[in-house]
Amino acid sequence: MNLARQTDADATPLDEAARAAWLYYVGGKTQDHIAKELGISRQRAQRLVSKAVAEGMIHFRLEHRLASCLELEATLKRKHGLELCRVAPSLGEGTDPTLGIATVTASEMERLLGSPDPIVMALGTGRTLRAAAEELPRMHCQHHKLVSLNGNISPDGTASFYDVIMRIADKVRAPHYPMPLPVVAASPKERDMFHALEPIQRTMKLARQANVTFVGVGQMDDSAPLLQDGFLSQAELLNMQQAGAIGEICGWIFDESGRYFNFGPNLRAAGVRVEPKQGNLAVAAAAGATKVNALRAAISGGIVNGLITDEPTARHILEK
Amino acid sequence: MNLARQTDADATPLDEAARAAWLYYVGGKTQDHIAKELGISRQRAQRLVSKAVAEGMIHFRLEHRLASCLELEATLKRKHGLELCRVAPSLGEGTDPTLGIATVTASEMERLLGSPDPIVMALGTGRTLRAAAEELPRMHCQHHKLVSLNGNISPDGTASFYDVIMRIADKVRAPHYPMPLPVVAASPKERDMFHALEPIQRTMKLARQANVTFVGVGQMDDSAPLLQDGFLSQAELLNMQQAGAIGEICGWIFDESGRYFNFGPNLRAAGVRVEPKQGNLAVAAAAGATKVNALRAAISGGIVNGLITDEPTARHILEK
DNA sequence: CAAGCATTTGAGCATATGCTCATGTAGTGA
DNA sequence: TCACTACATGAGCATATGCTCAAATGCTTG
Repeated sequence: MNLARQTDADATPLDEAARAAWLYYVGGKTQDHIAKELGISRQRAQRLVSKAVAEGMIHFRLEHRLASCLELEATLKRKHGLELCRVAPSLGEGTDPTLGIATVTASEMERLLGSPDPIVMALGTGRTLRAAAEELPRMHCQHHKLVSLNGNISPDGTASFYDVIMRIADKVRAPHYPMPLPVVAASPKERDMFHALEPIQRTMKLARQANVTFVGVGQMDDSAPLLQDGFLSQAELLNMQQAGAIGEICGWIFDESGRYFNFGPNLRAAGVRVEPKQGNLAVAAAAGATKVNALRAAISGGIVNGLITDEPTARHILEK
Repeated sequence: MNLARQTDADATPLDEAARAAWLYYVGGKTQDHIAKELGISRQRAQRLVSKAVAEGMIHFRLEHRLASCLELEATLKRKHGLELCRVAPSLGEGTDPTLGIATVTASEMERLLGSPDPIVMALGTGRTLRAAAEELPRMHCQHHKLVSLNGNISPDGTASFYDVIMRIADKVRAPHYPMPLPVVAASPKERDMFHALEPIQRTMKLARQANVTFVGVGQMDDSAPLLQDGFLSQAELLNMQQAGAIGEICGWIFDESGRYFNFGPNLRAAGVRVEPKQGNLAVAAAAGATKVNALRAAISGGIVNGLITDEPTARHILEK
């Protein structure tokens, strides 16, 4: 009953954590039991299990769609003419909804990447997509292509933490085309200089041909991600708010009808502008009270024809 | 903070279980918390969570390969010339290893079914594969084909519980070709009558062309599955044991060198005989001390060129 | 309508889990 | 070699989980 000898062979501490988590979740054993079996203290067993969870080694997947979520999905699809809609069960009003929609977004990505026909998947940036990347399983998708819609270079030259495409490409082993660009350039002139570069032109062309596009959605209230990440000054934000700015996708700002502005920071937006396209799928993944208006605008303006959100947000979007 | 209103919309009790499990595993909340949020008693919350687990709604997946398992896999591949080898971490000597190898088998099937090129996957029957079917996620595999290697009709005419192909086809939405046959016919003559039927001939032909084959392995000791399921009499079993029978795949009995017998019950075996084939993959999924000899024989005889097992079994197979 | 059966419920309790803190230990630099 | 830092360990305790049992509820059948 004692596996201590075998455990010795485990080189890394992560291995130990993985083994403990395996015994706990797959084997359904108590941590006490595991501790005895591995010849360690109970405390250590518990630390290993929670470490495995914290490191994201263990993934939970719910194989059951809730009736109430299905209903919201159907209503949203019908009322807004969406091609795709997924509603994650609420995690409770007090909890960050990112985790829930990340899980669901990952499962949709997995489904689409499972396609036998080669697809081009375009990806935005942001917290939500980044979290979804963590939830993706390992896959072998050599026949698909991943392409970035925008860069993730901050005004100070550092790369933002919320890089998505590299993480996803790493997980699913697909050829990938990142975009070495700022989200919003310093000036229209700088933007044009970037766009004049041949490799960037090629990547942008590929991104515009994407069959499937996943993007996050930024709100334009005082907590706007564009402000927080330093792409917009306080003054510019105020200006755009007064001009009726509601939301932003890949740095491109739009109003409550989902129409892009043709002035202000949009003249410097460096990434690909997500546009309504026939036959293709453009999915917005976002949740939270602050995002409701931006999501509603993006949907009604046809910037996206797919939506992944959570229950409370879905309800908010539906109630006028 | 109270979602009770929303919960009312949940029609089925399974929905409630799913929601509780979602909050517990994905949301990481305590059952106390969940109970308050859903407006139910803590007991009920705990019952719902364990129900969701029992119903197999929630799946655990470990995204980390243990060094010691990788090592066993490498050694087995090298020493026995295997194309594919996966070793699941042990669940402890006292525990049924089926769950562990089922999880790993499912993930290998998922990987293979994720292929963009159409494949034909042939499937045996048995407890292990049946358990693997439960662990498979939902997929859309219209471009692949699933085909059964043998039937699952008992001598008394009832279908055995361990039907695999229908379950898997249901999960992955692939065209499937079951085999309406007994595992072992009552007589060679009956077997030939079955085989004369045109639709059965077609299915068997397809099964023989399979790119990938997954089978369980039966031992031929006194606990032989063929005996337990009533396909073999006690006397026949004894006969075959004395003739040197070690194991069985799809009802076809072989000796310790992995050579099929050409007498006895094999003259009545109704399913497709798994054979060494160039370029194709035939994977045996089995674990446990009783299966070691059968596995070793099947591998060394080249009946299979792939193996999915657990750590203790892998060690046993390797030690001479 | 009522008795009988089966299933569901929550209270109470035993067990399992996770957190904190005091102590230990290994690695680092003077 | 000796402090010093940083991280690892296990004891003890607070909390969370899961099991048992008796009461309640609903459903079937005479």
